[in-house]
Amino acid sequence: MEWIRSHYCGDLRISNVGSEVTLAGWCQTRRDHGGVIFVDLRDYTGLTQVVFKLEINEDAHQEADRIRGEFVLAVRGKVAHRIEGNVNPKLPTGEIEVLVETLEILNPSQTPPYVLENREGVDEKHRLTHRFLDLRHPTLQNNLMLRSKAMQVVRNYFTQEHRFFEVETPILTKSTPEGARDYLVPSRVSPGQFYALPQSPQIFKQLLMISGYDRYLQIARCFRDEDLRGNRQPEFTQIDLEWSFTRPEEIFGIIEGMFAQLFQETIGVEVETPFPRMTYHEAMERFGSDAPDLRFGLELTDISDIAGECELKVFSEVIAKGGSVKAICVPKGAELSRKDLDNLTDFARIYGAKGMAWIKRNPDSWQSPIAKFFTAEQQQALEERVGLGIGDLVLFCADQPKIVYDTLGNLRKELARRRNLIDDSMYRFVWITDFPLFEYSETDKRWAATHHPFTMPNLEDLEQFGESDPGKIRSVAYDVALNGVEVGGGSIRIHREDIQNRVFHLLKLSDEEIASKFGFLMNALSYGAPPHGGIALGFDRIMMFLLQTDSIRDVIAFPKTQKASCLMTEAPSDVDTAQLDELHIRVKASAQQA
RNA sequence: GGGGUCGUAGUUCAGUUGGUUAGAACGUUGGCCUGUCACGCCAAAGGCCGCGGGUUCGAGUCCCGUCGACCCCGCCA
Repeated sequence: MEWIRSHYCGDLRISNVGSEVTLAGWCQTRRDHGGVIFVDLRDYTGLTQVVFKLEINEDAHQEADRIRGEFVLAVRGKVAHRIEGNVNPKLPTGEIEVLVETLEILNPSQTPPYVLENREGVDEKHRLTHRFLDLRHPTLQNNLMLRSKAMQVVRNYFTQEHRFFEVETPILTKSTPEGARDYLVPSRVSPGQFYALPQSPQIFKQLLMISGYDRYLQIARCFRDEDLRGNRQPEFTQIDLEWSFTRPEEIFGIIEGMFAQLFQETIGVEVETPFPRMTYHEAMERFGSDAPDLRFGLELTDISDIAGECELKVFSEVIAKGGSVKAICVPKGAELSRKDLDNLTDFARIYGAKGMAWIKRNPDSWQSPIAKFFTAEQQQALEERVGLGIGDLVLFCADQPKIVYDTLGNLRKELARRRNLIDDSMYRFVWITDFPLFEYSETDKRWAATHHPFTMPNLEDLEQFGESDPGKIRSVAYDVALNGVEVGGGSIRIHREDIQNRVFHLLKLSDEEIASKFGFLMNALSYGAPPHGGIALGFDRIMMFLLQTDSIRDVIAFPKTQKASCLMTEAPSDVDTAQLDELHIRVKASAQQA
């Protein structure tokens, strides 16, 4: 049979009735009525019902008896109007069908391990093992096609409208200290030495600025060997950007334009620009998070001064130790049961809170285990501070600031979810600015870069606090958050060798380490580096928003499991001893599998 | 590294206080059926109860360990 395809399975309409067509695709279902057999033929564009009738072609009808689910078929026949009463209004092609004159079974198929249409109800490990089958499902096909479209919009926006160059940077590169754990690749020709896969193309894009490329774009694959989450994969994609001679305001404007265009052209959503701006300090104080969700209220209120004077020891002692006490007022929250409150307390404990005090404001009094520790004046002050009205509830967290922010920041989101305060149709972007340059790492007992070590410090802060109080130095770094999720982050970079040196020293890098790890960068900075800065946007997370899914695995063609393995290819896997020998590697006995 | 949910037919699940031959639905296979589109009717096949150990006269069920999937904490500049 000559089977050059004339149409896709989603193409045919009433206007095609009478024409001779050739379709190819997969058998979605077969309905055998003896003298007539119906097959729903599927490709990525849709379904067409094709009909095998004894009186039209006996051979085709007989051959159709062999067809099973997922067989690959080519059919030729005439498009016919379905008779009155047989129209299927659920299908775009439901008014027509193809009366098959010729059938060729191009390839049979094993019985699928599960009914492909039922993917939602099937354990994800089965779908990941047979990812090539799961990818046949319209949901995933739609997701990946929108991803393709989004990539095209992004590329077009930056290269055509804003004079960016797309440059590819190495995948085999150098391990650097700071940041996430690296994926390592052993070198065959340099025994005992390793490449690292890039956590981001950070240094390369800075070098491109130094080389005069002015504006750089890459839709870049990045690799981080850290534990996975619902929105984190070991390899992921960033929209990576860098500008020469720029300031944050210019970057913000161009990025806002990208989001507006992207949301418009993919899902038809109008994004309001410019995005609001908020300092890191304000975000933490008001929302307990550096990626606040602005779709609802429930803001945090500091009551440390009142708590410090009250008789409740868990409050006053925390204050005495330099901690803080903050509260969330939940309008109409007094309706929550004791069980609800216990439940929220358990939730708070996840983030390190030792407990959770609460007050219900009844019409005439406080209902609260802690009421008696507050004087009438303190009660009055507290009500005014948090805006406590009749029927409302206040929840408290008292601890070191980090735990208070973390607990109440997450509690705030949880309360909003439980009380249905979130409008799913809203897209609230926000820029967070003035991040601290350093964070103290309790595990490593030293200061570490909040963003990365090439971030430009606020120079006044650097002079004022410098070595004496590094935690107080702000940086020219910014994140962009959407509905409570960080979707991107960047900074103005250090373009002067002396400042870069000083920051490295604050990070307790020795001169030797600086020379061996970053010698090439320091050298490049000394050859006329322009002021520059940039940002990287999490493309997978943006796709999750466009597709309204909570799983990053829904926006990546071949994702890995939480243990970073691929159930389909069974990577990672053992390799031959010969391969290891070439790489000068011996696996420790303790790592050998039984 | 830690907390949680789960693991029984190909799939999704049920399985009583530990007790004879482990069930259902969907799917699959065979037969019938000329207008279905969740086709229908008849019949059948299909089980290492994740794996290993223990308790017990007896374990899908109880205990210990282990493996795997998912969610979360830590981690992720």
